[in-house]
Amino acid sequence: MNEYRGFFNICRRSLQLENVLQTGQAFRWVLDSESGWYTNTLKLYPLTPEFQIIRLKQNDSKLEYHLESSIKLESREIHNWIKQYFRMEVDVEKLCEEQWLPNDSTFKGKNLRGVRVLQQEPWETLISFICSSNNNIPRISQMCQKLSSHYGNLLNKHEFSNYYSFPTSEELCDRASVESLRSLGFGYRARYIIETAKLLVQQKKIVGIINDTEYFQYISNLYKNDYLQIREHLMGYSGVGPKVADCVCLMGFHMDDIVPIDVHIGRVAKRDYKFVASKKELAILRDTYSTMKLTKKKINYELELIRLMFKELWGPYAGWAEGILFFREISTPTTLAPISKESKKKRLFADTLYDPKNALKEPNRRQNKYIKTEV
DNA sequence: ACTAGACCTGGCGTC
DNA sequence: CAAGCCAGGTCTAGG
Repeated sequence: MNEYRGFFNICRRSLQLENVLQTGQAFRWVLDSESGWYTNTLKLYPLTPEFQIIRLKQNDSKLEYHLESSIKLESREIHNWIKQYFRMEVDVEKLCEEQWLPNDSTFKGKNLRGVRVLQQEPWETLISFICSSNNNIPRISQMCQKLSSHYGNLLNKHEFSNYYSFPTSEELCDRASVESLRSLGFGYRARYIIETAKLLVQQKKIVGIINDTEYFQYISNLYKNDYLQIREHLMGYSGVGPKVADCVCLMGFHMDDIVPIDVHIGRVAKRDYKFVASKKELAILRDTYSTMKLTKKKINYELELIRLMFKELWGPYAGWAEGILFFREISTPTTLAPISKESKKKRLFADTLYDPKNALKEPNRRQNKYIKTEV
């Protein structure tokens, strides 16, 4: 095992780990509340095709990292990889000030809470968000952990926990089945996952690519990074509709201007932005998508117009703006996968620490919102 | 083309 | 105490 350590000078205004790692972007980060370290296994592509064990911890001025690697790597390359994972080149505060605030007063005086959009591996992102449908974050996290621990490869054993890679499409095809996934509690998503893995294996074979990450890179190049065509391709997988496809585009293909539209942001559009779909715009959209088989079949034109409105309003980093609004909209204490009662308690405390409003929130707020929307 | 329901599961507030 | 609702959706069958 090779070990690497390093750090970034970064403050919590720019990056707040709990608000990035635990809020429904990535699902396999595990916090050890005793030490404050987050641990995960990640594929440091293109440095290596193998998964490595990564740990992160931050204080008010620094982000520390620790990498446990099966192979020798360059410290500088690891450093840059992490920098890229967090998209540290993006200045969110400046974006807010210069791009969002002038057009959208809801960002006035807003605490950005160190929310960022991660750049993630497309295959794992795809499967993770297939799991997300009609589901909650704790269970999605649990499912992603199960995929790793049951179908991934053991990377290393530690005192209390083992670390596994996230399974490749081949590994899922070989080791998993609809029945085994169902018995692990995946519900109806079991079929989606198996069908998606099978299709991907097939597709890779056709173009002679073995690595999942490389295949999606190939797709991105093939379509010259064209969003509509890549989304169309993604919606060819079972269990992938517009929302999941957009999440993969935003986080897996780092298309920063893509705003995934879910129930929350749809509600925000109507309630706070007085969104109404016009017949004319709907007609134009139908015409635009008339030649795209899957898009035509799976898209909801009203939600698509909402997506376009936000893209127009927020510009090239619209997806980031959405991430911040989304965080605020749901900001209920979130939990990560598994862990002990005690660590859960501490995490809840940590969440409320940075948003005092949470403590004041009345239980039926969500219902009231729905009612408001109807008026 | 478009709209209801169904769909696995586990946790939670309400009756 | 148990039936019911909800959770970052998608799929399918019908009018």
